Amino acid sequence: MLRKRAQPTLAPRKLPTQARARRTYRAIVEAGARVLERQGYEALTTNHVADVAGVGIASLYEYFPNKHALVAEVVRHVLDELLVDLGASTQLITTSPREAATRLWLGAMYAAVAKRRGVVRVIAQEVPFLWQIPAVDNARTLLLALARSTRDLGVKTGGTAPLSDAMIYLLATMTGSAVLEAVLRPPPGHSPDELITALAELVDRVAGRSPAPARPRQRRGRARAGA
Amino acid sequence: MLRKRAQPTLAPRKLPTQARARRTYRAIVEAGARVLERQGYEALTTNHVADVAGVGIASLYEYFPNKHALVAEVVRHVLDELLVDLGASTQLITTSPREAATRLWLGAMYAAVAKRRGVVRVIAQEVPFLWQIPAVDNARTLLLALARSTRDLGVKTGGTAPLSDAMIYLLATMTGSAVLEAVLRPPPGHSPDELITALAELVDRVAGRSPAPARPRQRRGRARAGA
DNA sequence: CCATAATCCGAGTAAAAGCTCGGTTCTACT
DNA sequence: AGTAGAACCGAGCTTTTACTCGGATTATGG
Repeated sequence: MLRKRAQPTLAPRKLPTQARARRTYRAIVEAGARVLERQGYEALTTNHVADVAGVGIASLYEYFPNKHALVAEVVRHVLDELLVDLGASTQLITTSPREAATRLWLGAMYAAVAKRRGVVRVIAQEVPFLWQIPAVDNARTLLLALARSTRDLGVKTGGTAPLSDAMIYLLATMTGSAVLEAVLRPPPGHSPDELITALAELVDRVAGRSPAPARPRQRRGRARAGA
Repeated sequence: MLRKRAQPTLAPRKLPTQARARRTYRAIVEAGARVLERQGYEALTTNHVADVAGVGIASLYEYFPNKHALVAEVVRHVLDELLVDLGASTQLITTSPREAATRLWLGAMYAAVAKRRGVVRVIAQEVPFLWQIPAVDNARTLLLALARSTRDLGVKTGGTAPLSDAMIYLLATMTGSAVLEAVLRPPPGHSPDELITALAELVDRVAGRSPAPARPRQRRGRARAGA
């Protein structure tokens, strides 16, 4: 009782070097993800994960000093794959016409999250110490930086009005949570596609890139200069 | 292990009728909130809560059939108080000038959440079965309905362009999460006040109520007619 | 004031969870 | 082939946790 707030170390105990060991390591992390996805965080016990991975419990503790470290690694792994998907999309998007960029980007985010619905849901909603996992913070920072750079790029090349930093911050975090929301708790009566499209329009409107509200015709209203 | 996904009942076992019993009940719920706030969800054990409440463990089980029901009740209680605060603000806001309404409302949300920072953080981030608690869903529905009614009111009386339902949904959930974010993980370099102001501007921009972007001078731009 | 019901209680139980111990098996390298 | 060390293993220990039992204490209302 009275368990301290400070978590024990979240870093792996040691990294596998031999091929067999690497397979074991992967098996454990993937088993962790599967357990999260299929039974939720409360069912994620170290014994159970080792069982699902098909390795002995002691092998698990060979690599992870404690349960938290294991979970942190699972989260890192999932997030990593997700960001890789997103990275691939940036390529595609930077080479597409300006008016479509927002919509494409948000669509890519949606797709990346939706592809992993199950794990992502449990991770986002049930992992108690999620925000103490470095990988989570890294991902946030990365996405925010991306938003800023997009803004700056837009200002340089397109003549759109520069958004304040606070506004960029809001847009970045809000779109993130909106996409998550759309995937995890899709509102009845709205298709995902409709939501993402509306979200893109919302973003463009804030950025001053769209014409009068509620008028789906004619893209590319003139950008107005700021201060 | 292999714990089932279905949660045991979340409803209280019975409600107290005598005065002494009501005091006990309250003490338990409040102790639950305090433990959540000060030690986090993982430290919330039934024995510990009973201890903090100053009642016997068996008394706790007199009213709550299991731990989950207790947590659900704590969440309901906190949410209730929060919504009461918000309800009080609606009064104040509907009687204030149009241009200030958005800002005032968001400020009220921020204040209500910030006042309970500690518990809210743990509830939002650590309670594993948060979304299975009816009170949580009720609160969501309520806020969404409020957003819709505000929209409709605005359309009738103000001549602002009607926002699509999808857009309203997005605005409601996004502002909610943005406020939460601002309270729980305030970004370095931005004051809460700055963030809320920016958020209000963002909302007004989406609703088509604001002047040119990035021009902090001159309040009170004329509302432009939509389609 | 007495009987009945409501409320309170804490030691104790059974189950489960995290993690270690002591040792066997496999791999790499000379 | 032989050896050092890396990897693997599962029975079992220790601790903790949710929850019950049987009975004591307090309120109600006739």
